[in-house]
Amino acid sequence: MDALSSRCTKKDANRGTWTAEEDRKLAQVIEIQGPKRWKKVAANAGLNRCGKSCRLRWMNYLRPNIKRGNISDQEEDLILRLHKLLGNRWSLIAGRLPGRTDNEIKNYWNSYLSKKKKQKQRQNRGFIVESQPKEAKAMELENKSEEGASKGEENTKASFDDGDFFYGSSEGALDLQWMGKFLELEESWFEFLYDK
DNA sequence: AATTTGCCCAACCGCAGACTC
DNA sequence: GGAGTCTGCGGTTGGGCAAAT
Repeated sequence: MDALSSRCTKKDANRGTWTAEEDRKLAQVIEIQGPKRWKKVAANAGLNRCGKSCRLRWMNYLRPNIKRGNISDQEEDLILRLHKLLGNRWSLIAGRLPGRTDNEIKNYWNSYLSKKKKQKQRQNRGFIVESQPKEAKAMELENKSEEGASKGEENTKASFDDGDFFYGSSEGALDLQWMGKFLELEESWFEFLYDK
């Protein structure tokens, strides 16, 4: 495939933050021709933007029913659980949170994670000094497994297929009780996730 | 008051798969 | 069937702002 095909090749195309006027023009054209053929949308709106940029603006900002503002506790809980199950598959997670965009959830997760990491590092520093080496090692392992799930693990698609959820449990397959609970839940979760 | 630091979030980039001709 | 184009996704970047120094 042509490596440039997805890049915005328009030499003098506008970049950066969208103006209210650009938003208005874009919304007008989409109202007429719908949210597709983004190159055409950009051209018809008379916007000096590439189609990709128009699509992103629509999906993350102009689309109807976009919910803005703070993530509620309930939503946060759902994000955590879905992320544990799915890894960094933001669009899938967003699909289960009405009005939220993948970009928003990704951003939220990244800031949430950085906070959490710092917290853990601080905890670890204190903990490692005081604790037995064995306990410190266990803590280190736990951090590593969490990094795997959060970092996008090189191949994000594999994270779910390979059973990231399982890796998340430091006790692994031996924890039969836990596994039983998981299996009980798994079916209903998958119905919940994929039954759109 | 000025500067630095850290955080948030909108937007961009590159890739892969789907679609069209 | 294959080349070119479009779309959608996840990762990353950078500007703006507020808090800290």
